[in-house]
Formats: sequence, C-alpha cells, structure tokens
Amino acid sequence: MTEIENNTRQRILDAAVERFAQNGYHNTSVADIVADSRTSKGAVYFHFPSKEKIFLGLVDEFAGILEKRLQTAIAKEESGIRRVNTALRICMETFTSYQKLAKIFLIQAVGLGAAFEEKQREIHLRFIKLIQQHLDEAVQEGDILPIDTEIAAYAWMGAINEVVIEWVHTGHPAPQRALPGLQTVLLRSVGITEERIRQLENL
Amino acid sequence: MTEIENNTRQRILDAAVERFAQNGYHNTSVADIVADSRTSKGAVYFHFPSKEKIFLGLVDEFAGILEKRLQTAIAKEESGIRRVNTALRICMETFTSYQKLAKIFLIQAVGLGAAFEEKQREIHLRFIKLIQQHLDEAVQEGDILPIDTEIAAYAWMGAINEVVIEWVHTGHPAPQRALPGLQTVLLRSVGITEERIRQLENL
DNA sequence: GCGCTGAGACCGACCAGTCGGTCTGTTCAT
DNA sequence: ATGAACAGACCGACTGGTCGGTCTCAGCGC
Repeated sequence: MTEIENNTRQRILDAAVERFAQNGYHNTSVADIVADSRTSKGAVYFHFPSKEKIFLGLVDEFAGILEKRLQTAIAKEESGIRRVNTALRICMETFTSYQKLAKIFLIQAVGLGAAFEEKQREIHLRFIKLIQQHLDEAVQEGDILPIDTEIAAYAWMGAINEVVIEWVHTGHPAPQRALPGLQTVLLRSVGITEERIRQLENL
Repeated sequence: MTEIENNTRQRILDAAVERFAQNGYHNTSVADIVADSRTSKGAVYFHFPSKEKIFLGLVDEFAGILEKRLQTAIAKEESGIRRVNTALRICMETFTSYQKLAKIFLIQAVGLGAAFEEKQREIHLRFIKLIQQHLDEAVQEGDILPIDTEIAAYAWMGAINEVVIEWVHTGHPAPQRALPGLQTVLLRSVGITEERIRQLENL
C-alpha cells in the first residue's frame, strides 16, 4: 500500500482483482489479466511466480487488511460486548470498502480444491476464533448469557458472510441497512438485553 | 428414483459425487470419474450430455431433496415459530444424511463463474425466502419480535451454512452438538423468550 | 555493455467431448 | 430351437483447443 509503486505490477494486480472477482479463479486466464492490464505475459511472470500466487496474494492481502483493522479498532474498546459489536461494524465497513477483494475472499476462494481449501479454512478459523475470544470475554464479564460460544462464533461468521455475499452479488441489501439489522439479530442471539442493544446501536 | 436402474449410470453418479465433493468441479476430470466408476468415457457421455450437466444434476438433486423434506415437515407444524424451528432441524438432519451432496451444494458449487453463479443464487434465495416467510408468520402471530426478517433470514441461512461447512470439512462440531447450540442462538436472535426456547428444544 | 523490465512467440500438458467400432442381449422368421 | 438381424449399451483412441508457464529477444537507463 504503497508508494507510487511502479505501475506495471500494480496494473497487473488491478486487472487480476477485477477478473478474479468477476469470473473466479478458473475462468480467469493469465491472458485475460495480460489483456486487461495492457502488459505482457513476460511482465506478469517477471513480477509474480504463478497465477496461483497472484490469487493467494490477493486473498492474503484482504485477510491482512481486515485483521489489522479489527485489531486496531477492538483495542480501543473496553468491554467484551463492545468489542464484539465493534468487530461486527468493522467487518461490514471493510467488506464495503474493498468490495472486489471481499468477493474474491468470500466467494472465489471457495471450492478450489484441496490445495486452496486448507488455507481458506485456516484464515476463516482465525476470524472465528477472534469472535469466539471476545464472546468469551463478554460472557466472563457477565454481559451476555453463558452460551456455546464456539457455535455462536460460527453462526456470526456465517451470518456476516451471507449478508455480505448477497450484497456483493446483487448490491442489495445495502450495508447501511444491513448493519443495524445484523447488529440487532446477532446481539440478540447471544442474549444481550434489549436496552443494551439499543445503547450499542447508537455508536 | 426408480427401478433397479442399470448400474453403470449409478456407478458414474457415485464416482462423480465422491470426486466432486472431494476435489471440486474444476479439479475433477471426466477421466477421474471414469477411473473411479470402472466405466469408460463412452459410457459417461452415453448417459450424460456433459460434465457440467452431471454436476448441476447433483446440485439440483440435493436442493430437491432438501426442499421436499422441508415442505413435508413444515406442513405438519402449526405455529410459525415451530415451523421455523422444524426447518432448522430438518436442514441439519438432511445435511448430515447427505454429507457429500451437501458439500457439493454448499462449497463446490460456489465460485464457478457467471454461468453457475446465477443458478446457485437462485436456489439459495429460494431457501432464504422460505425462512423469511415463516419468520414473517411468526411475527404476525406475535411469537417473535418485529424484526427485519429479510436480514434475519440471510443471517440464519449463513449461520447454518457455516456450521455445516465446518462440520463437513473437519467432522467437528458434530451435528448433535451443533443443533442445540444453533437452535439456542438462532431462536434468541429473533427475540423468542427463553422459556419458549426451552420448550422448543425439548421436541 | 550490462542489468533490469517487458514483449510475445512458443511449448507441452491437459482435457472435454467425439466417433468408429465392439459386444451383449433380444426379437422373430423359419 | 436356432441363427440372422437389429438395438442400444459401452469402449477408448483420438481431436481440437486451451492455458499455465518458459524462453528468447528488444528497449532502455546507467
């Protein structure tokens, strides 16, 4: 991110993001990326070792961005419950800001076979553990009911994914509308009282 | 369905389910299916028009099974809230019974490019609308709080998916444990009172 | 001239789908 | 009953095309 960054490399990446997001991994050929970036195969293979690495690089880039944003924002909050709420908000904001990367991360990186699958699960699990950790804190602080936080974390992750995926696909529902809805639903799901939900919603 | 069904066709389908579930669409060649089914390319193309049709056929088959089971079970329940709860249970049971097909449906059918994408979304939406419809009924019957049922339906669908996907991948958490956890979380998420959740859990 | 960047022709592997042919089982005229 | 005629399931070598990746060479700044 980024000095002026010699622009061949960046053009290649831009074209790759566009194509991968639009058509997926297997339906994007290196030739497509070359055409869109007005470069050449030589340039592509000079800057990157393989098509696969370009793709995984983008996935990692997005995961990194999201994780960093989450950690920064969470660190500023004091109670478990607020952290959890913040994490939700940051997720939505980040998915919105990086729509194309989000689509690659959430959709195009799925179902690519055993090789990719493991990495994909690993990243996914990192986020789930993060959610679970803060849910556990909130339980200990007595802010939410004692629950199976592992299942709850999965449910949260899945719920967020699904809403974002629908939005990425169709542009509907807009995140500004989805966020309050999701907030209500997810905060309720862990047994937070109605008053507190309303407090949190006004942040 | 139907008669004893000459077993070449069935062997091909069995092999296809196995391979597609394991390695995904693009990493499964027709030659792989041939090898596993101890048939021949000729046989495959005698029984099916294309690799794509085999895959989509499996996706449709699973969607059909799930939809049928849901409709049958839901029809027997009387209140919206019980219908919603039943739908959740049936989903988990069906995913469990048809683990391989479920993996194809939930994972391998994602990110296959524009051609597949539309169909995939359409099926997904059918289920989401079904959830939403019964949530709406429950709202009208006063069983659950008035909420954004569309968002809630997405959240439910995503939550269920995520838990099942994790289970399909790693075998953990077992559905017997996941179901009560999910039940609690999801029923809470739409504002059902604690007593009623406990009633529903004992069915 | 030398090293870095980029161009694009080319290579080899792979793969979905085809097609001529075989093989098994059934029908029916004798 | 038998064997000729046929049907349709099945076989697998082959084709046409695609695509990731390599290689050679050209431009250019130093």
